[in-house]
Amino acid sequence: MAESIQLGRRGQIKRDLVARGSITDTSSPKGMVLDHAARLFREHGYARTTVRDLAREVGILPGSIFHHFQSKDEILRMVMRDSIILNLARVREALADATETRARLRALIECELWAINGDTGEAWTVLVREWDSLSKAGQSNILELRDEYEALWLSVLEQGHEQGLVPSQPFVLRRFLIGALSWTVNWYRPEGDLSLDDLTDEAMRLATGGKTT
Amino acid sequence: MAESIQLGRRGQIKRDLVARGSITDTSSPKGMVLDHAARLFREHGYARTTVRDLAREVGILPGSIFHHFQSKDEILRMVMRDSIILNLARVREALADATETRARLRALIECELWAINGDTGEAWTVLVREWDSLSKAGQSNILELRDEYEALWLSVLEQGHEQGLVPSQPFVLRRFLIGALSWTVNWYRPEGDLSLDDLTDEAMRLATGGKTT
Amino acid sequence: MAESIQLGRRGQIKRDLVARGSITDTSSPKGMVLDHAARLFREHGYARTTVRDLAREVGILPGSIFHHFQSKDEILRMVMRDSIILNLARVREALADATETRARLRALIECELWAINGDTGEAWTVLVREWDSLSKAGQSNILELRDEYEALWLSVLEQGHEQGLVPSQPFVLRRFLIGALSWTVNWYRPEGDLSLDDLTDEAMRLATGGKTT
Amino acid sequence: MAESIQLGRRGQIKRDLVARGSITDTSSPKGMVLDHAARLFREHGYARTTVRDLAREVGILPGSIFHHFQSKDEILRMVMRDSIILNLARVREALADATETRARLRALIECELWAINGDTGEAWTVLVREWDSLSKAGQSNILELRDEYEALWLSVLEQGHEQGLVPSQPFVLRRFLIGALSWTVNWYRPEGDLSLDDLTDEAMRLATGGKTT
DNA sequence: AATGAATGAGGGTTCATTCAT
DNA sequence: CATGAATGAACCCTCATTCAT
Repeated sequence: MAESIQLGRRGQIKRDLVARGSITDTSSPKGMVLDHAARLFREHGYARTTVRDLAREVGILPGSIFHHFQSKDEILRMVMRDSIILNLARVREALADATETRARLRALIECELWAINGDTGEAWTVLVREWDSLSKAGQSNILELRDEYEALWLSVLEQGHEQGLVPSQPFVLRRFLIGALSWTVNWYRPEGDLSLDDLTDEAMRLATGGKTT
Repeated sequence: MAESIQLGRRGQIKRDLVARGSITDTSSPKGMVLDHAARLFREHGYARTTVRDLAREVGILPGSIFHHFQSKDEILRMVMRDSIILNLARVREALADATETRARLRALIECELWAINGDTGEAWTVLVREWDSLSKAGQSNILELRDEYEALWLSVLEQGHEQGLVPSQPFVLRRFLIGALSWTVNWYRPEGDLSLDDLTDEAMRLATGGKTT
Repeated sequence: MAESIQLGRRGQIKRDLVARGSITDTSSPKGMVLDHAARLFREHGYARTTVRDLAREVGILPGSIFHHFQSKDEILRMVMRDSIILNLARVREALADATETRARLRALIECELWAINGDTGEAWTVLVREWDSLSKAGQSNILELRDEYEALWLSVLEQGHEQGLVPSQPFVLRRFLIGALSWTVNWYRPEGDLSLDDLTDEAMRLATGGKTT
Repeated sequence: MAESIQLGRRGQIKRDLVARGSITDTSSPKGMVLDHAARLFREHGYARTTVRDLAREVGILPGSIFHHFQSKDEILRMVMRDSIILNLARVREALADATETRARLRALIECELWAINGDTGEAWTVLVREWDSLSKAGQSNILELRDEYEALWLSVLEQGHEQGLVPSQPFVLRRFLIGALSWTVNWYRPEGDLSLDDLTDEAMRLATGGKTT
């Protein structure tokens, strides 16, 4: 399909986004901690993941964590921040290649599904599920980036609504989609029958009400 | 509307379900604990809610909690169990009144939205969000009830799919809906512009792809 | 000497001041902790005294300390508060018996020396030395009591200054005396040649410039 | 006044005492560390001052501190040692100019008050307050210098006692004075109404009992 | 049934110190 | 000499749970 964006390219972007000490820079100690933290937070939740667990996983001592981060909360914040920055970059690139509303919507869904179910350094789930675990100070820090990301979604959904592509109210639909897509982490397995591309098709059907044009 | 189910009746059902010591029996100490636990778990999460917090809320001492429950985990399990039993009863009654597939689907959505956003003793959110917090032993205990409930959903969705009412694959759609509906707890406010009935309409549109017949 | 106040009576007062859970109520767990804390803080300083040390001394586990106190800081605050309350009571009783300015001044000195060098539960030294260790919140809490106590001193010193008994300026003299008396904890040993009564005489000579009338 | 010693000269002495790496040699890294350490120890106490704090203040990294000092304890010891050496030198010079007992006593008091309340590199307060923080090994190291300094005091006080200038017992008086003078750091402010010279007068009155001859 | 003191394992975090670079 | 990552022991404190009363 012409409008489809190859999943491979989603992954490739990362290499251009390797900032020193970011979650994708697994050569630096900081990046290592973030990478493991994202996985542990996703698997066991923030509260049940101890700093000791995290240190053991990284292969350092608990105290050494605090050489790189001031607190456990800061780790959560940085996991979230890096996750959203990474996804924003992917979304922007994908939207740059897509002009039709339908293609733009698909790009957004695809990127979000990749961010949720991708194989490495993907911490979107943490961003969604552990929001309440983040301190008030940390939340305001991340909120700007979230707003930026949500604005992209809303503009595409509103365009789609006007064009008759999307039957639901954009505001409500986006919220339904946040829940529907983020929940996939709990049941979707990339190694199963359903490919990520198939899953994106299904989500498109949900958003468009089965419209093919 | 014939297919519509009065929200008032949703609430009324509860009185018939008051089992001694269940979450809806706020006259017994056990029920009080469960009722407050459900609220606290929903608001702050299971891990961040301490037995001390719970006891203070109920108005007893922490030690006394353990006269009624063997462990904090058991409280979570009972909150979940009561929640699902309560909702199962509601769903069964609602389905008994509805014969058309469309009405049956609406009943399911409405009950689940009520379970999530209802005003008292509604612990569905806990059931969904804190599943991983539950011990393995506790999970298997609840799983039978969940399977029973999910079977109801799947049978209605499959019927709808065959009749052309529901475009998506039932299996995937149900999972999308679990996420979409449970996420409403994070943004939907019953006191706002959107009534629970409106919200149900929107969710129906999502499930049926905007089909009116 | 008629004006002299028997040291024995200083000690006796305590029995009347045994408030539940205060530093002098060594039958209650709270009082036990305060009693040992006062000694440890005096001997090793607040910062170098660990909660573990304190618990071991009392004979309970570290965690149990926090069943009675919210924080280490609160322990310090209560040690200071009880110490000042105890000494205030002693001073008031002693002043009630003394009418002459000279006798009143001697009573103040004697009480403070006893508070500093007494045998049990005397935490005056902690109050003086660890003031900076106390949190800002804790300080304001104690300050009222300190002001009350210092007002007593100042009124007696001013009276003495007007009567020609005390050559120094009351304001400065009181500060010199705070330092001079509190420092005795570092060198004075009651079991040595100098009795507490003798020490009081010497301090009186310091304050009055050796005047005998 | 002939017996008076100009405060200006107190400060001037320092320049002659700048030994390489001593507390007064602020050009060397070692001296810088000692200078900042003295201030921090005085302001926040030894235990609450971290090596990190100290390094940040000096403008180097924590690890670099240990190129100049073997341990935090050694820093404390050197601060104390330099402080006492500096004051010993001042006292010796001042005593060389004073022959009368009264003038000699005033010189001792003035030097000690300057050491306590002076503006830079004055660590006398640390010497007095943090004695217990010093390791046993460190204490014995400093003790010789202290003894030397105390011997000067005692000889002057004994002379004064024999001559009727000082009413109190020299041994006890010196201890009262240590406390009274060192405590000034907690209340005396050079920028206030009371000059250091006035304060010295008041302390003289305390020591001599208000005798003018 | 309820109390409240105690438990003990474990929580996040600090900090003096070391050492390869 | 300086760096900065790492150490590891110890810190204060939390919390689910127990149990004599």
